[in-house]
Amino acid sequence: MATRSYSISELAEEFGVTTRTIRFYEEKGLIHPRREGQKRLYSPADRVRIKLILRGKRIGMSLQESVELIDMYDPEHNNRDQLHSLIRTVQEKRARLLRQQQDIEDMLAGLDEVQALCERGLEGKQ
Amino acid sequence: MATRSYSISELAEEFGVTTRTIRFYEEKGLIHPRREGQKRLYSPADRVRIKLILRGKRIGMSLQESVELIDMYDPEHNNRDQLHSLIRTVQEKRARLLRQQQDIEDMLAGLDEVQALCERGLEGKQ
DNA sequence: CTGAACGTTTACGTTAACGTAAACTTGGGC
DNA sequence: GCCCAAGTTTACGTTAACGTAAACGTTCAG
Repeated sequence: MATRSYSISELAEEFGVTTRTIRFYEEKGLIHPRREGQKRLYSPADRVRIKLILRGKRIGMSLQESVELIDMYDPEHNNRDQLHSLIRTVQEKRARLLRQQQDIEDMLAGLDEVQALCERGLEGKQ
Repeated sequence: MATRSYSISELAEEFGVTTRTIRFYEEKGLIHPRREGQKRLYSPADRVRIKLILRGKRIGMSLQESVELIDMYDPEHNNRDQLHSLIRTVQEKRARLLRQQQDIEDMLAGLDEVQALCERGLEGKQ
């Protein structure tokens, strides 16, 4: 199974970003595509990394934050202290996500309210 | 019931931001506190507005976006066209929030996974 | 009356996350 | 052989959201 690879414009189109954006991420050390000649070639792993970075962006994370979270997956954590510290980091991230979840629920409730008001307004005017 | 009012530093402390931030929001037209002499006095309504702006920030909204959402509540929408357009806006906002909700759930699942791996790692080392 | 705490305006500085433009190379189609 | 599409590097520009500093006013306790 020949592991597929992607060109930069291919990924840019898939994710709805510009090639500049993808090169910028590399410039910042977030991804490391290999080269064929001087052209960049992206592995499926690279692709997933970009996808996760963009997911982070959607909920307001900085690029650094996203990468920090992504890198929690790979086992660079050997000893006990590192594992404990990683667990603490997990707790913190989780706490923030839970708060965001609450914020979103509140906003959705607000939107329901607004929509109800709109529909009442329309009824009255017909 | 004498409607309470707040000083700028009072609100800054409550929300964990600087006074500069609050003045900046005014500069951008997001809030309009009244004055007593030349000092700013914030009403409970002003306070809520700030609170909602900061809530928006937490989930990655821009200041303009937050204000747009907040202003959907006040009934500046008179005629049928405006009400319809407002409903469409509500749908869009909702769609985005639902997507963010999904993103957060995925991340939380990821964190669970990482934590499980950590705990396994610790067991093995004890 | 004096100084510390709190407020004000004005203005320039900073960081993240790209946008934009110029100038160049490279592989394939006719 | 030539052109075009897609890629490259280099470098300066831009926007949002404040930070930071200077210079000044006001009030109140000692």
